[in-house]
Order: sequence, then C-alpha cells, then structure tokens
Amino acid sequence: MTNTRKRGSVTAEDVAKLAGVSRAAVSRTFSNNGSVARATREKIVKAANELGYQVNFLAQGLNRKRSQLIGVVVARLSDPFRSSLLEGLLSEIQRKGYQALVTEVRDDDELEMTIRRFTQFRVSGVIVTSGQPPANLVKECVQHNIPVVGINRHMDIPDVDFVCSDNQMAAVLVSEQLMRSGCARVGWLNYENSTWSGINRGDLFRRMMIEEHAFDASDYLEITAQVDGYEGGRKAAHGFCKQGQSVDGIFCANAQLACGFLDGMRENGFDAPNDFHIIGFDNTLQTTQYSYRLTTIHQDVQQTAQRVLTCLEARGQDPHIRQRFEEIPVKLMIRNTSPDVDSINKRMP
Amino acid sequence: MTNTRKRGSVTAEDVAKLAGVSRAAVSRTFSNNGSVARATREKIVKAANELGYQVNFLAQGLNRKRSQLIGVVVARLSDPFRSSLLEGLLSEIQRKGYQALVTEVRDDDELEMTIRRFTQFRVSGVIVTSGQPPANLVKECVQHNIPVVGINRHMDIPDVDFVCSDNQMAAVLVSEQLMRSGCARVGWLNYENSTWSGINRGDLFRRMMIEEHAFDASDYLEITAQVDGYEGGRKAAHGFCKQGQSVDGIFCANAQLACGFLDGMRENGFDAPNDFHIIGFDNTLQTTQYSYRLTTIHQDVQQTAQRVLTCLEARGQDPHIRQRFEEIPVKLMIRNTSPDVDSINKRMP
DNA sequence: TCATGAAATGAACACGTGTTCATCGTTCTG
DNA sequence: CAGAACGATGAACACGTGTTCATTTCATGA
Repeated sequence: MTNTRKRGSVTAEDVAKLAGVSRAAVSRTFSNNGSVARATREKIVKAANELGYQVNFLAQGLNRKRSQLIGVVVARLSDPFRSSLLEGLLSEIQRKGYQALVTEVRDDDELEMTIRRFTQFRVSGVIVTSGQPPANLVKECVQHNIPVVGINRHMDIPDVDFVCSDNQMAAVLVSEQLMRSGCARVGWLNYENSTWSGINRGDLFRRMMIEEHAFDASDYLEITAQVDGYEGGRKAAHGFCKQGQSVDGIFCANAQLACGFLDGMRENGFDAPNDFHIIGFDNTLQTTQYSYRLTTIHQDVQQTAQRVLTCLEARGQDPHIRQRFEEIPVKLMIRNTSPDVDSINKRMP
Repeated sequence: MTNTRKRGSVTAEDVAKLAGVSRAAVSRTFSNNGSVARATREKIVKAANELGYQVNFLAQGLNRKRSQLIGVVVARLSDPFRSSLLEGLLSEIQRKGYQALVTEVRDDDELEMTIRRFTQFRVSGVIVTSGQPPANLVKECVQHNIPVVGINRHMDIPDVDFVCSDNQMAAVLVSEQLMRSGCARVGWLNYENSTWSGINRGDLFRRMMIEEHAFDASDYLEITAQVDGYEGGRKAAHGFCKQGQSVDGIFCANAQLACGFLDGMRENGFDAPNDFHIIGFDNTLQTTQYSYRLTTIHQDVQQTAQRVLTCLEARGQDPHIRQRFEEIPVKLMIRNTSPDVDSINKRMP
C-alpha cells in the first residue's frame, strides 16, 4: 500500500523525498562527509529506517573509484595452516569494515586472471598468500593505486609490502632446543620446489647449526620429500629408513610434513622422543593432538593479519611510502616430540 | 606520450574513440549482448587490447542491478571439513565465472549484518554453510530476487533451496557395516547444541538401528560431548570410561569428534578395532592418516558445490520455482577402525 | 543595525556501463 | 523493381551514489 514505485531497491532519493530534503543531504548523512544539521540528520535516519534504506555499494564504489573490497589470493585450503591463516585474515578484514573477495588459484596463470578481476572490482587492497604474481600485474595494481601485500613470501617488487613470520627467530629457537637436547646429528625436511618461506627457513636453520653451533656439514642432513603434505612426509621417512640413514633431531618446513614423517618413522619402528626429536612448523590443531603432541613453531596468525591490514591502509593513503618488510615473532611450543630439557634433567638427575 | 587524459582507468569511451566507433558498440562487444558486425568487433577488440581495457564491474553491476559476486557464509574454518567445503565452493564459483564474497560469522547477529552487506553488493546469490539466518532477512533477499541456498542444514523458509548429504544413506551404510561386524551395543556421539545436520544424522541412525535392525533401546547409547571438535570428543571418551560404560560400535557426528574420541579411548587403554569399532562422518585428510585410519562417511564436496550452483542459477532465472531439497549420495570409506568384514572372515575361517 | 563568517542546503555534474529506440544500409523475395 | 525483413549503428537515458559549488540561513561581533 505504501508508495513503492519499484520493488526491490529503495534509493537515497526515496529517503530524501520522505524526509523532505535533497538527495545530497542523504548522501552526506550516510557517508559522514559533508556537514548536515542535527535535526535534518535525525529526520533522514528516521526515514531511512522506515524504508529500510541501504546504500548501494556498487554505486558508491563507482563514484569513489574504490570499493570496500579486499582481494585475497589463497591456495590449497586443505592445509590446516592456510585455512587458519585465511580465518585470521577474514576476521581482521571484517573488523576493519572491509569485505573479502577470496580467490583460489592453482597456477600462476589463474593468478593473473584473478588479480585482473580484483582491479575490475576496484578493490582497496590485495593480499597474496600464495603464488608468485607476475611483476607487471602488480605494477598495474600500483598504477591503479591498489596496495599489495604478500604473506610469508618474498616478492622482489617495488612498492609491495611483506609480512613474514620471523624465520630467523624460529631457527634460533629450534637450534637451541635441539642443542639443549644433546642432538649431534640433525636433519632438515622440506619438499621439492618448496615456497620461498620454506627454503628460507631451511637456509637460516642450516646457517644457525653450522656457523653458530659449529656443526660439521656431514652432521647436517637435507631430506627432500617428493611432494608436500602428510603423504610426502611419510614417504620421505620410508625412504630415509630404507637408505639406513639416521638423525637424532629433525626440523620440518611445515606441520603436515612433520606429522607424516613422524608416522612414517613409527611404521618403521622408530618413535619420538625416544629414538629422535622432531620439531615442526605451524602450530596446527593436529600437532596438539594426543597421537602427535608435536613440538612446533607457532606462527601468530592474528598479529600477522593485523600487520597486513596496517600495511594496506598505510599504502592506501600514501602509495609512495617506502617498502616494508615486517617480521612477526614466533614461539616454540614444547610438546612431546622434543620435550622440555629441564623437566627431563629433573626426572633423571 | 599517448593521449592518457587520466591515468589509472581506461574506459569504454577511450576504446570507442581509438576504434572510431560509438561507446555503445564497445559495450555490446564485451557484454555479448546486441549484435555487432564482425569487422567492427575486431577493430574494437584490437583497440581494447592496445589500451589494456577492462570493464568496470562496479559500473556493470550497477547497471545490471546484479553483480557477478556470490556471498558465502562460513564459520569455524579450523574444522578441516568446513575448509574443504569452502575450497570446493570457491572452485565451482570461479569455474562458473563468479567471484566469492566470503564472510565468517560467529553468532547469528553478525550473520544479519553479513547478509545485509551481501544485498548491498547486489550479489547473484547467497550460500549459507553455517548459522541460522533470520527468516525476515532471507525474505528480504527473496524480495531482491537474490537466491539463497543452504548446505547441510534445514531452514524452514519458502523459496530457499537446500543441498544436503544423504544422511539416510549414511545411516543405512553405517548400520549395516556395524551389523556385519557383529556389534550388539552401539553408541551415537554428538556434541551439545549441535547443528541440524548432526541431529538429523543421529535421528536417522537411531531409527535404523532400532526399527530396522531391531535393537533394544537399552543397547543404543547417546553420548554427548560438551563442545564440538577434537577436544570435545576426547573428553567425552574420558567421561565415558569413567562411568564404566561400554559399546562395541560407535558412530560420530563428525570427523573431529571421532578422532578425539578414539584418542581418548586410547588414553584409557582401549583401541579400535580390537576393543570397539568406530565410524566417523566427513572423510577429512586426518582420518586417512596412519595414526587414525578411521572408517568414515565420505561427503562428496565437489558434487555438493555443483548442485548448489545449479540451484542458485535456476532460481536466479525464475525466483518462483518450487523449493528444492537435493540429497547428495555418500560413500562409506572402510578403513582400520571398522574393517572390511569379508577380509576378516577370510583371514579366520 | 550592519558586516562578517561559518554552517547548512540543493542543483548539477561525474562515475562507467547496459540497453532501448530510432535510423540507416543491405539483402532477400515476389 | 518495390517492398519487406533484418543486421548494424549511435544518441540518449538509466543505474545510484559522492562531491563541488553557489546560494541561503543564521549567529556573532562591532
């Protein structure tokens, strides 16, 4: 019965008409931009509520040349750490009043299409958690004044910021833990064609063991899984045992590899912490569970997400600030597979 | 040096000017709508490539009153099944040429804001994987001609479609497997205030055991975990043992509960399949791993995602088709915790 | 009382696209 | 050859908002 000319969308004009003001006043009221008298603002808000008015984000974005969307590039959500990272990002994105445009990519080809679509939506920022975006595309974003941030990866591109867990700190914590445990022959497990962060973690760990703790190179093994994930780690353990190799301490590039390697060793009759110590990366739920109780490096997802959005907003305001490289502190979660040395010493003095 | 009036956005008008045609021709070329001669189309495409033109999705959506976005409501991505479901949805959404607007909700209050924002973006559809959307809000969507689909949940709302794993089929498969294994006293594990799908699975399983397989009600136990997830299941097992109860077959509402319960029983000195059989729901990666090898019901995520998008597109074309309730067949993945009976019989004839 | 400045207001333009409608040229048909 | 049928084309309007700019209102101080 009400005067609903066209059902399905009540516009600012309808509100203006009902409140007896101009449409510009309505716009000013909801965008908090210009100045509008208290009395009229109240009239407008009342009319808006009555009609159930909501601003059209498409029109708003078209005009402002910027939507309140943030593009997020993800891959392989089946990895628990990646999905928990996404969870943290979503939470922070929404807290700041943005909306997440999530795209899953498999190869860098898809990634090109993806970023292109992001620019077509005039996103306020792009977060890359996986894949190596082509430099020219990122440049395109920069030209459009769209900030880009990478997580746990190194992109050698000007005007793009990075947030990364502190791999150096992880190397220090892990190497010291292994030293305290009396390890004399350690290994590093990663998969073939790993990401930058995986390689970086291995490099820093190696340097720490050899240069800082004076390990002989022959006492530092590099174990390479054919593929990533649990099965990759498990197969690597089988190969490791078949070749008759041995270590008393091993550090893994991620949690899935670590769980797989541990289970693979168990299948061969070895177990941690009795036969060897093992430390993983990514404090996923699974590593906390009874069947694993894996000592692991904890990445602070929440803080990572916060820093990412800080970077985005900073560069959104001034596109030409100098490149940032933020490192997020990590923690060593001591559990069963490389237990607290003090408690051991206490137990057998 | 080229005539770039305003850097950062090349519009259809620029393309038209370069190609020597009207802007309308450009629009027709890229929206594949009107008719345009082969020769001019080629001229336009060439000019567009030269200038690096891309349509502005905001303007396009504003005009069409519909964006190519699809809103996805998720919760608790830390649950592996949920993240794999999201993965499947993303993949299907992108394959169909849409973009996913993902929002994480904690309570139904947030959900209200979320759906409201979805309508403000003029999404082409809404997928609800969690939470109970208020009926009036969904009605609002329907009024805006925005199709809504729910996954694995029951919403008693007209004009909203549902896609659900075939819980009846699961109940049949599980009950038959337990019967074949000679179970005489079975249990059902769920958490308090579970979702609709969890309750539904339990109801159907119970009916199957009691009505179909003539179980006495006293041989059908309902075990309730305080909270969802691995820890919930583990604590439930501890309580179960402390009370001195016992079953020889147990079915769990989801994989996390199942893994937790199994580990909890192990801590108390019981293990599957020797002391009891256990079957989970959601064929997550973890259930396949060496430490669990859990017999479980597999939900076909890919097919679910496909059906969801089919529903969305169907209702997008005609909002008044009758409500659908699609059931997706499930499979029983037989593993170690409730092994294949034939192979057992063969082994000890 | 008048000049001055600030706050408030509405008309008008811009954002970049889809789509209708009238026009024009071409081909087909009898 | 006349007329019809049809594909191609561009002008113009619509989509719903933000923002500028000139104008009006109003309070303040001299």
